[in-house]
Amino acid sequence: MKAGELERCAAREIGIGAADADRFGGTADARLRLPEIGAQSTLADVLKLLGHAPVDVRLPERRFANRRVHRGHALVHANQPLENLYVVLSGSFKSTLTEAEGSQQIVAFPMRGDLIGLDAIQGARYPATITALEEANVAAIPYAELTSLARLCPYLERALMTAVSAELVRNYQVMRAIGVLGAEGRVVRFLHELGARAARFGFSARALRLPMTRADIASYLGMSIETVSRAFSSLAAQGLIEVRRRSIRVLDPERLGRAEDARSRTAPPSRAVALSLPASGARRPRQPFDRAA
Amino acid sequence: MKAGELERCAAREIGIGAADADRFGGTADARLRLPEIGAQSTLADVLKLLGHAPVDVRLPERRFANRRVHRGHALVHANQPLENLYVVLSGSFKSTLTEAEGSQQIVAFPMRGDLIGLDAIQGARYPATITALEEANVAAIPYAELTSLARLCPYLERALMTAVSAELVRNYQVMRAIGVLGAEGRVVRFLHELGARAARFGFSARALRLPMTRADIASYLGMSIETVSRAFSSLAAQGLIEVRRRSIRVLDPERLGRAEDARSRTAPPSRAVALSLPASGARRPRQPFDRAA
DNA sequence: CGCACCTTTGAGAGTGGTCAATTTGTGTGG
DNA sequence: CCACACAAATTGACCACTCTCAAAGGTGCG
Repeated sequence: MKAGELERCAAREIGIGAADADRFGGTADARLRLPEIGAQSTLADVLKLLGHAPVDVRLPERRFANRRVHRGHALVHANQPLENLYVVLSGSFKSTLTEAEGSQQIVAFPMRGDLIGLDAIQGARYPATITALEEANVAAIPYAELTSLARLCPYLERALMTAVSAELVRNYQVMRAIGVLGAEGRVVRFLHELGARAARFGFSARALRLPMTRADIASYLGMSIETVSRAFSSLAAQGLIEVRRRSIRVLDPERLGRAEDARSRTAPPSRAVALSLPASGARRPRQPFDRAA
Repeated sequence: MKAGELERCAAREIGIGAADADRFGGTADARLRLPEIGAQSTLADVLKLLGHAPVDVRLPERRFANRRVHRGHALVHANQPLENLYVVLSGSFKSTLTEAEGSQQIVAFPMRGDLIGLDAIQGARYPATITALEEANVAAIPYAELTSLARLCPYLERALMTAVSAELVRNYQVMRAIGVLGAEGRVVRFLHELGARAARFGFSARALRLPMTRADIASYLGMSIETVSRAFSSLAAQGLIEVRRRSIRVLDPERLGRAEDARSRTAPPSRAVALSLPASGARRPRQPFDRAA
């Protein structure tokens, strides 16, 4: 592949339907085809985006205002009072946590189908600044109406809880990544996460477009820009991926997945031994076996 | 203070009201005094624990079964289907995430007033194993009845959302800690977290009892046991804390707080410069200033 | 077309991990 | 009741991964 080709291709991939079918997976089935982005979104649109099957039942005809956010602009600022929850219709964001002393950390990359603002419910203020990484569109759900909406439409309530729950689990994964994995492992896991999210909307998990800079990735994964770059280079040298700036092509998903836990901080001597043991805490005779009931 | 005294004192601190007033803060006011632990908990008990003011309005007379969990026993196992959410009445737990390859990571320490099982809603299975670190009691809220309960009592719904939101924010803090802070900073932040949680129920944030082992802390903070121990020793040598096995006494909260960001991985040359700048992303002429509206 | 920013790559230094030994406290059994 | 055994915790020495510093391509936008 010639230099720049993959790059240009990915850059084209801002629109939804214009993707090269070969590269970005087959076109999504009807369930995944999302509505046009206009001035408003219906309740059905929102539910569809959140991943809850657009049941055929009659939904209340509530409409939500859409809002466009330009690259580099903030959707919400940290410490700003909670007004709306937002559902990402298109584009992607970064969620930056800024500590009093100035240290910053990116804690999430909200993308299409993600809910923004759940972390603001406690405290009634957005804890993080949410900035658009590219042109993006969101639907605004007024928080004040949330409870009445949930009462009106049980699906919405369920969708909300599921979204938070999913976010919790995703954060666990990140914590694990940063906690126990080495540099390459973290990057691999990051790619895996991106792939999974792309696949959710019918895109290929093997041709990834990174809307964020290396600095953003570094912050998210708790490492330095240089180390992120080196990890990419190393994985590419192993023939696992192909890196073209903001576009990653996964060449060998199989081996890539195994590469994730390969290097835990400093290479573990032989994982086999550890695996043969009852995995910590279960082999103490003093404490009876765990039993749930 | 003689050796062992602080230790014994803390060990005594399993019961709720028996705390030495001088050491563990004044007795809590009525709002924080929690009900006895019997066979069942009322809705009011649960709401109180979750931190929502026990409004005087008449609450539905729903009662929840309590369950006792012995030290080392699991409340729920990973991958087990979601049945109940649990509110911790007393004691503390560790939430362990186990990956397919055997690597483990502790992602949370549910304690009194915390909600367990929110992460299981998505997927309908508990993603982590929850083990009691000491004798503990929980109230079980059947998940199947959750929506009907929420409809019955709006306060519960609000409490649930707040609880998840708080957990999200707490996880952000942990991610930041593991991501940008050095070993000592992580431990300091951990102590700060424990202190804040103790203070929530009227206990002193300066005399901390650690229900978890060093290994648990290490896993939670993404470091090795030895480094945790070294961090404690170092902080003690600086006169910031006093360490007596599972009991920590904070001697200088002021300086301790400042010690948190002191060492970011490798000491930052001079944070002042970074602070004077508009904090990343705002100083590129190409992109207009962020404005929320 | 040139200035920024992003990205990559190299060299040296430091934090923190691994291995290992010692101390201390807890629980069990003599 | 005391001794033994085991787990938890502490401390030291060595080394590797990753951070910092530094500089050179590469892109895209003004």
